[in-house]
Order: sequence, then structure tokens, then C-alpha cells
Amino acid sequence: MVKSLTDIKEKLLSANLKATHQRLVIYEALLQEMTHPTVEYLFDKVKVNNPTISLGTVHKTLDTLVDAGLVKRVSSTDQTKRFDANLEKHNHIYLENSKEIVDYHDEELQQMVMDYLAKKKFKNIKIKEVQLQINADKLEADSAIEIK
Amino acid sequence: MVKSLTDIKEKLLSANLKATHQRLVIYEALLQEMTHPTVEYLFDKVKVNNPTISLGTVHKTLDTLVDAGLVKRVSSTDQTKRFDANLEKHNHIYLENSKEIVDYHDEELQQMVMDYLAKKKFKNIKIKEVQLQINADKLEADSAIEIK
DNA sequence: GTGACTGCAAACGGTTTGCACCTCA
DNA sequence: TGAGGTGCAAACCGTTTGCAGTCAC
Repeated sequence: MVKSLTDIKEKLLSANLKATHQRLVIYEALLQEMTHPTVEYLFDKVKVNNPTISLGTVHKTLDTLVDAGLVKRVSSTDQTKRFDANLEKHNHIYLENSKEIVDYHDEELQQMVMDYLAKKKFKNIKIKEVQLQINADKLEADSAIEIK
Repeated sequence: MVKSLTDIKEKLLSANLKATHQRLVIYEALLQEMTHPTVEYLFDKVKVNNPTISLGTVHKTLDTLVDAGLVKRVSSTDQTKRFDANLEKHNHIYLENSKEIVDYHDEELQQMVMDYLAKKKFKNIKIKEVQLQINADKLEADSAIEIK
């Protein structure tokens, strides 16, 4: 899942983007994140090894990556932008008591819901994708979550 | 679904909130909305008949209503707060091009997904509810959305 | 009457913009 | 070398805050 710098450079070039140092490190930083970081968070992370990078550049770069389809914006309840480098369709399990957010991949479920919705007659809208938000409680405080 | 002013007053009082004129009209305006309006939108709507109301009051009132559990905040991809007076379990259709968020009730779908998930062996978590996020585009700019 | 609420205006904070300089292809 | 990217600082805009005046109970 984690890509090498060469792979990332490849990705950028094939999206017709110049593979600048800033884009490389920002994209790399986002790929390493399992959570859905804010711009500020990525800025702080990247600044450690790239002290001259500017916050505006991080904003612009992330917007560029989203436009290029390399990265997604996720919706959130705070007013800050959050990003996700995981392009695979996946669902989120919100563990309310432990406040964790776990990814849940399930191709079959995805397909089942899409098929169901396709049969409904939705007028005037074109469905692009569905994402399930599962609210749950973790039963044993310190145990790992096992899915499937 | 749309409540009378007396009902709304009742609601406010039973939540230990003073039933001020501003709260009444803001809550009423939100209850009438199907598309999860922003603060600005509600402000403009309410200002027509209440020209002296202030934007800050709309912000404070909506926060108060959320704290009291009368209203929900919905997550969105823009940076503005959006609200929902519908407390029933339901799914959201995010219309990406028009930036609207529309409710989608579907008991059958809800049940189908819950049944599917019940068959999976989730270790260590207890599923409480599922909510579907449907990303879509509106096909005709000024048309109403018709579902089912 | 009093504590809570409103309206106003200033402050705040994340995002965007404009522009001179720089750099990748 | 030139088109496009970066860094910086100012502008922007939705939200929050502080406070004097007002209102619901």
C-alpha cells in the first residue's frame, strides 16, 4: 500500500503533473496516513524535513491532487478540509466508544447496494458511488478489530 | 412532518430552552427545509419576515438546538456548517454539482444492509446503525429531486 | 426582577489570491 | 527557455466572541 518515491513520481507524471519535490513529499505524507488528515497536520508533518515549505503550497498541492483524481476529499463535521489517499471504495466503521475510525472494504456489499439502487427509479440524479457509515461500539477495550 | 408554531414552542420548552421569537422562526425554517441548509441560507430566509435578526443569533441558535438534541449537524465537503431537523434514521444523497444534501428514507435498504452485515463475523464490535452516503450529480439544474 | 438571549461589531482561523521568483521538463 | 509551481503576505469569508441592551419566564 505504501508507495516508494519513484512510484509516487510516476503517478504524478502520468497525471500530467510536474513531479516537484513539494508534491512528492506531500503526497507521500498523505499516503502514509491511516486517518484523514487536515492540511495543517500534513503541513506540520512535511515541514520537519522541508522547513521552507509554505502552508499555501500544501493547500494548492492537495487541491491539485484532488483535481487530478489522485486523492479524495472526505466529508467531516469540522470546518477544515480533510483528505484521503486511499482511492479504493471503502466504508468506515465509526467506533463510538473508542472514537476510532476503521476502514471496511467489502466489494460484495458495495455491489449489492449499487444493484439495489439501480433498480429504484431515481429521477434527475446520477449516482456515482455509495459509502456506508457503520456506527458501532467496540466490545473489548484493548482488543484489535477483526473484520470478516 | 412540518410542525405548527405551538408544537415548536412546546419542543423548545421541553428542552429547557426559552421559546424566543428568533428560536421559533429559525427552528421552523429549518424544519421546512429538505436540503440541509447552511447558516447563511437560513439567515436570508428568516430575515424576510424578521429584518432585525442577526447572523450571529442564527449561529448561536443552531448551536443551541444541536446541544439540546433537537437538530443534527450533518457532515459536508464544503467548509460551511449544515443542519438537519430530521432526527429519524435516514440516508443522505450528496449532490456534488449543486452542493445540496437530500434525505433518502428506505427501510428496505436499511434492513438489507443490516441483514448482510449480521451474517458477517465481526469480532469485537457491536453494530448499532448504518447510514448510507450516496454521492451523485443532479442532472437538470433547476429540477426538483424525485426519489422513488 | 433576573438570568438568559439578542444584536452588533470586532476578532479569529482556515482558505484563497496575487505576484515576484524559481524550477522542472 | 518557458510554462507552470512555490513562497509570502494580504485578502477573504464563515464562524466565534464580548458586551451592552432586551426579553421570556
